[in-house]
Amino acid sequence: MNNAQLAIDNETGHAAGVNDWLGNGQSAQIKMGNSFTTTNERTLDVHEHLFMIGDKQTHLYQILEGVIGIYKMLPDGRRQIVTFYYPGDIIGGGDKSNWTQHAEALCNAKVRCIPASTVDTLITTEPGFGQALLSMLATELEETRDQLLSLGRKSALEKVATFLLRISRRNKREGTEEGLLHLPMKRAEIADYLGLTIETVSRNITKLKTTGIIRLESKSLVSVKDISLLEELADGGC
Amino acid sequence: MNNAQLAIDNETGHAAGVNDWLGNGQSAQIKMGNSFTTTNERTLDVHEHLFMIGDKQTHLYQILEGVIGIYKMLPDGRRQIVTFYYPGDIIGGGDKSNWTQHAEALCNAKVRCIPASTVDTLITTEPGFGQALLSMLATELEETRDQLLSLGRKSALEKVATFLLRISRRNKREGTEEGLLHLPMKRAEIADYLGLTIETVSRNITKLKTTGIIRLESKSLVSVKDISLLEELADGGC
DNA sequence: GTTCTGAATTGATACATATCAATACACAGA
DNA sequence: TCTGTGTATTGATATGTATCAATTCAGAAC
Repeated sequence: MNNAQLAIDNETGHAAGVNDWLGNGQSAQIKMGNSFTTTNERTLDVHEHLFMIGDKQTHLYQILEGVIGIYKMLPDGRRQIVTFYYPGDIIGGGDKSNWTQHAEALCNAKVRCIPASTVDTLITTEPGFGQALLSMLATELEETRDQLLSLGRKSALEKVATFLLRISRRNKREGTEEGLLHLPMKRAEIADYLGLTIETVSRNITKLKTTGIIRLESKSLVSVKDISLLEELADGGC
Repeated sequence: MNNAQLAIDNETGHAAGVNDWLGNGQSAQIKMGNSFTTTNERTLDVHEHLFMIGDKQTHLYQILEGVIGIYKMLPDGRRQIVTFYYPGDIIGGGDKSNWTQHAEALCNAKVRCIPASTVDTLITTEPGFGQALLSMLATELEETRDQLLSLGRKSALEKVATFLLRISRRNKREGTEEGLLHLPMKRAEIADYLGLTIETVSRNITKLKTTGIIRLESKSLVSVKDISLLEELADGGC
């Protein structure tokens, strides 16, 4: 998760996240007080856009399957992917009325669409929901700042190591194998996320491979052989 | 501002920002319902730290004077400044319990300290305050994502142009001269913000100068001679 | 005024990553 | 199985920025 689970619910002691109100996608209904709102799902093919920059922000989206890439572009075509959203993550939640970047499915994906009006209602009627949103945004800001450190100050090898480590840590949080990393995106998308070229990403993956830190089970499946060496590289060689 | 002024107050039609509740620093009192909370000011010398990474987040800070730089570091000393906070800006507002970066005064500065407990109270008692915080964080996230685009995909010259343009636009918003830019920070700090070295920053400022786009009134005072050329450069040469 | 000191600028060179180009690979369709 | 096509890898070279080094500049202290 991206992640909305930091606001502590004082009564139960469990972490109250945005998903506690929005559900996990099993049900198409969201309970608000004693009324319900119905949500609908949307399926996206690879490369299909969920929204484009400037589009009206009519909904929040909860990722159910697949990965969505959020990106900005320069007029000459240079692209910077600012986030990858994974299942469980929520896109949106700020109060901007229009999207300020593009959102594209990097593989086949499914999202649940939650009307912005529902969110507005939840904020006023459900105590704690606004807090959970705040928490989610704070986490997202924090992760974006980490990415600034990568882009501004790390070498290509360190960037790639950091990227892999981030996936590993997500796996750990989600309870899946932290040493087996599935890369649902292409090298070009990793490059646009790390501020590198395809070739440099490829060369540095190869370097990690020949060093014995990782093994390439396939082009999109990496197994980590030495996680502490990977961490050392990611955190700046010291 | 950084900026908390996007939530629209439906009754007055004016932009409701966090500062509407926290005041502008003239008064040391914050009204909450019919009770008051007293805040205190803190003065910082150049290079003095407001907080360090890991410190307990006991307060929010409202910048009254000067500029505060927020930064992350790698163990070997490489530094990335993630934001500059200016007068009117609020530092904090997420719900993290500890600071995840360092905050240092880049020149003599003054801040107002607002206890975290006061913020918690305001969220529950003052309708709209939570929304304003949400709005502030969303704006901050958006600006950080713009910076990702700069760091990941722009050339040194474009980065410097973007940096200057950002100051110009802040001036415009604040109602001061958009063509006259005061740089309260040193070249080293600009470099650590843009992911460059001091020398590269200096060379590119010189380049903008010899091109006639800017004029250096002094080392820390820039006047913009051709703002549309500066914009063209900043947005990626097209 | 002179001297001192940190900061900024400028120059020469090194180096990391981009660019251009050529395979190699893997999977889909015939 | 073969062929076609998009993707990844690898190689050779170019280039932008970092690094190392030397002035220059501006303000503070005397």
